[in-house]
Amino acid sequence: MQKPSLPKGTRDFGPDQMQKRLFIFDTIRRTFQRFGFQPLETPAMENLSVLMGKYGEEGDQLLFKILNSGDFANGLTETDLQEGSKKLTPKISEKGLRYDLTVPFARYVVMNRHALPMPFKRYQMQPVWRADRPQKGRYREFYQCDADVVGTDSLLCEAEIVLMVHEVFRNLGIDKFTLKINNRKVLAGIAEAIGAAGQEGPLAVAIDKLDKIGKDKVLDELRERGFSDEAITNLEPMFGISGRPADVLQQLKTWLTTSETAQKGIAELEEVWQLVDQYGLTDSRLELDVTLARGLSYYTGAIFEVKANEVQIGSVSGGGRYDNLTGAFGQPGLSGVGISFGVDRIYDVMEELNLFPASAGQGTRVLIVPFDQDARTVALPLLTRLRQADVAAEVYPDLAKVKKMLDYANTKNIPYVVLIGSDEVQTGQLSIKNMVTGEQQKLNAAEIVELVR
RNA sequence: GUGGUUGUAGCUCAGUCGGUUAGAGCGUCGGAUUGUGGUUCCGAAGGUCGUGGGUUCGAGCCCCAUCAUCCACCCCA
Repeated sequence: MQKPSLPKGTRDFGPDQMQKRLFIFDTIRRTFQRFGFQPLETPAMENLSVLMGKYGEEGDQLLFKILNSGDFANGLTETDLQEGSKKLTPKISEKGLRYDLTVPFARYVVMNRHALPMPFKRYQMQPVWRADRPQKGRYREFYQCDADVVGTDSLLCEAEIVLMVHEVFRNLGIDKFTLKINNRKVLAGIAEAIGAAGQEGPLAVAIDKLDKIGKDKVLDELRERGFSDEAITNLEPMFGISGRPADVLQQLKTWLTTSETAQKGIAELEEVWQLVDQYGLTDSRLELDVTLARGLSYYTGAIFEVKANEVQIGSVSGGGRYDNLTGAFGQPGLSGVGISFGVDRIYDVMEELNLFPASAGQGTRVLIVPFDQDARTVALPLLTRLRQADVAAEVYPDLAKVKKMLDYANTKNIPYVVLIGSDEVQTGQLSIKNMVTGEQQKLNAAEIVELVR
C-alpha cells in the first residue's frame, strides 16, 4: 500500500476553505463586472512558444513543461542527450502550464482581434503554475484574478484600476492596505539621467529593495551589477526625494529635467492622480513609490502593487501597463493595462486577521431528521418546499440514532434541525430545534418554511 | 538554484544521559441515553518513531545518506 501525497506546493481545498475562497472570488468578480469587464477562460496549458521569452530568463526556468505524449524519446540521439537539458527540452516538450493570465490573454487577443470590441476588457480567474520553491505565501499552483483592458492607452484605465483595488479590498474587509504606484518611464528616465540608459531593469531590481536592505547595500548591489561610480554618484538625489506625492513629482521633474521619458512618466502619474480625484475616491490608499519596480519584464508605463499592511506576506496584488505585449504575437501597437489579485495570499491575509464574515461559512440551513420510515412521508415533501423557498436543506439519509444525526448537524454547523417522529406525523406539528440556542418548538410545515427562510 | 528548520497515533505535540512494554491532549468509535446534539462520565481502537544504512550489549534519541516539510535568499501573486 502506498501513502497518498500531493505534489510539492499544491493543496486541496476542503469545504470550509472553499466557502471562504468563493467569498473572495465572488467579491472580486462582482467588482470586475461592475466595471464592465467580460469573463474569459483559456487552457491550463499553452504551447511553449507562446510562453517562452515573455517572463525573462528567470521566468523561463520557472515554467512547468509538459513532456510530449507518446514516444517522446523517439528520434533522440546520443548527442542530443549530451548537449544538456537546455537543448534537449524543446525536443521532448512543446507545451507548458500557464505562468500567468496576461500572456495567454495577449495570445487570445491576437488570435481573435477581428471579433473583439475595442477596447477589449476581460477578466479571468484561473490557476497558474510556477516551478519555484514553495514557502510562506508562495505556492506552485495558485489562483490569479486578472482584469485587463487592451486597445487604449487612456489613463482612465489606470485610474479605474485604482478604484477597483479600493473597492475589492474594502469589500473583503481588508481596510489596511497600501496601493503603491510608480511608472516604468520614470525608472527608465532615472537610468538615462545617471548615464546608464537602458539599464533600468537591474537598476529597478536594486532600488526596489531600498526599504528592505537600506541605501548602502543598494549601492553595493548596483556596483556589483556593473554600474559606474559616476552613475552611482548621479543617483544620489533620488534618496533625498520625499514628501507628499505632488512634492515628490515636483522634485523628480526638476531632477530629471533632461530626460524626456521621465517627464512623460511624471506627467502620466500626475494625470492618474488627477483622474482618481475626479472619480471622487475618498480615503485613498494610493501611494507614490519611486522605488517600486516589479519584476515582469513587459511593463512599460504605470506599475501597481498592493500590500496588506498588517501581514508579512509579499504583495497581494499587482499589475501595470504593457505597451507591446501583443507585439510578440505579430500585432504591435496594442497597449494594455491590467491588475492581478492573488487569491491565495488574500486568503492567507484574511485568515490571519480573522476577516472572513460568518456568512462566508454558511452551508446547509436546515437538516431534516426522520426517526423512521414512516416519517419520510412528511420529511420529503417538506424538504422540497424548503428548497423551493431557496433554503439550503438536506435530510439525513439513514435511519440512525438521533444523537448521531444531531452530531452530524453540529459538525456541519447546521443551525436548524426538524425532528419528525410518529407524533409529528400524526399531528402535523413538527419539532424544530434551534441548534445554537437549544430551543425547540412545534410548528407546521408552512410555519417552518417561514421561520427559516 | 543557495542556506537553514522540522519529520513520533487521523491532528497538535511530549519523550530526561542512549536503557527494557513509546506517552498526552484533541479527534474517531462504543457505552451511560431505543425521541434530542453541542456540557459531563466510563471504555476502546489507533504506531514501520519519514526511509535506508551505520555506531552500540542496546537507538525515537548519536553518525551518514536519502526523501518529505516548513522558513529565509534569489525572484514573485
